[in-house]
Amino acid sequence: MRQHGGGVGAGLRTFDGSVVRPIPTRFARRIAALRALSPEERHALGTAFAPATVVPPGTDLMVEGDSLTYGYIVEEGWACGYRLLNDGRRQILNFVLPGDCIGVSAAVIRTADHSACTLTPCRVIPFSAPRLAELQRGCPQLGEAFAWSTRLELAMLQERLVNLGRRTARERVAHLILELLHRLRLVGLADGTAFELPLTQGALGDALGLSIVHVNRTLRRLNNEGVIRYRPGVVAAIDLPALARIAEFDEDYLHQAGSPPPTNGAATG
Amino acid sequence: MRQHGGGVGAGLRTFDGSVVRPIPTRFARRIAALRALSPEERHALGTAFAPATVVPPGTDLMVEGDSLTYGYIVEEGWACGYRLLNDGRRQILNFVLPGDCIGVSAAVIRTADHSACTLTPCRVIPFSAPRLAELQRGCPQLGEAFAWSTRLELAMLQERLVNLGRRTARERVAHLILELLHRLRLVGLADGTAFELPLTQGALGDALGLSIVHVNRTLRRLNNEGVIRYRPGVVAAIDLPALARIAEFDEDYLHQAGSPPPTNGAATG
DNA sequence: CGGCAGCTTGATTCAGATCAACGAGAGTGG
DNA sequence: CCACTCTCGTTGATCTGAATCAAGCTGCCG
Repeated sequence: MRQHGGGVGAGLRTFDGSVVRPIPTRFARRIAALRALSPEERHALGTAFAPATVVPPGTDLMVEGDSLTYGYIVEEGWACGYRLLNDGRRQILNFVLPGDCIGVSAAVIRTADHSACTLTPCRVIPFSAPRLAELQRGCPQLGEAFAWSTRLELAMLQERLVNLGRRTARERVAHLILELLHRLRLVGLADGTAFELPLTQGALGDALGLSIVHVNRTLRRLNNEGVIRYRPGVVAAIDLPALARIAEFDEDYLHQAGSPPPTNGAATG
Repeated sequence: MRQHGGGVGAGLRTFDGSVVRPIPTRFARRIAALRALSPEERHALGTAFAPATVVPPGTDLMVEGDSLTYGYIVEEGWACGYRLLNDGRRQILNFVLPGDCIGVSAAVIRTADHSACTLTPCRVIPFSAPRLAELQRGCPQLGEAFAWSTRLELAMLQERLVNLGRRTARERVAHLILELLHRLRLVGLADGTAFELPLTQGALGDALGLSIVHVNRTLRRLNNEGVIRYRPGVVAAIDLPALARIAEFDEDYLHQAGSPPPTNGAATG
């Protein structure tokens, strides 16, 4: 881990494979929502995790090119995946919200194809990538759950590609706000239409392919139009239908494109 | 299937599950390169395919929102995945080259989250999505191969996101040319630095998030600079190092980020 | 032959970048 | 306690990469 800003480096403990830990809650809920796991499977899954740690903002959890031996579940806080160009231009690829993972791909590929860093203080749970890969091999349910979640990631990336390729700044901003609102709702971090947005305008710009200045003006404009209420740190989607219209937002892609695939059971607590 | 341009609609035959067909060659080679399959697995895989068909350019093989019951392997010709906005703006998400698939996600999700259409006449091999999903369940090797190829797709999408978000027109065009060159090489459709590019400038624009006019001018500029030689239908990467420098192109992401994951064997013919 | 799709080029416009400056708050050190 | 610095947000002025508008060209197909 490497830190960008100031802050104390919180050294992560390594795994102790012999210890079985309970499956992290948010993450468990997500997996369970996809596939019912047997008690043995849950137990096996538990062996892949290390104890949770808190890391300060601006910490790189994964660096492009590094070999991938472990990943993280983010239980609390925001992080993001990004790529850097030689001259410093940055593209944020995805925002990692509580319950999301960093480095799941480690189960499949050997080297990180992008970096990831925390944007706020984060409580993360490191997991062993080889262990997880092994588990997937032994437990088809788990493998399917991961295939599913990878597919979801793909759907989000596609949506973002459309955003950057063919939408105006105003549309992009509206779309991002709706994406975040819906994703936060799914994990119970937004109830109404307002939510905490712990992102600098610089980060927003790097996600949306816009300059800081233009992000600022676009937010202001949406503010003035009365469709959102933005203050640094907080947004509210005042006029949800208007926002959805502007962004042509269809939340289906976040709900995993229809019903879950055929399986044997429902979610477990 | 729905066609955009003129042309004769080639009705696809439906599957006859009882017939075992040989695994399509390009596709087989790709899968084999990832995982060694046993004879039984190859046999099982063969039952998922329908006979090859040729479809004219401009044919929709998949439409956003449609339920996904089958997908296609493209054995010959170019196709693309795309999304359309209400006002007609189009974003091409990916180019589908010989050996690539359309609708693999059908094994995981129920409804297409994007459309796909042929750009040239294509020889395609329809496959049954449920059948393939079933096979994956029974054959972990196959499941892993697909997980792997999904990951590859994800890596390409990420690269494109960086392209659209943070690169200039010139850089984008250079990058696309290199991506296509390398991908075509991998399937033996480009040897030196030149290759057939059966894409209209409109299609290029829709992939790169640029207008037709600007694509034209950018190609011309790269031409004049002597880094490429472009004629409608054909490109040559004259100055490969210069192109790579312009695009900050790193071919690793296409070679599947390092060595293949641990497995039991090498490729089979 | 006409019509169409794609390519090309010039002229003009505009969305968004860049440059520049300032203010507010947070942390740091004396 | 204050001065200093840093990051972030905000706003104005200016510039520019790329879009749009417009027109003519080519080759192909019916």
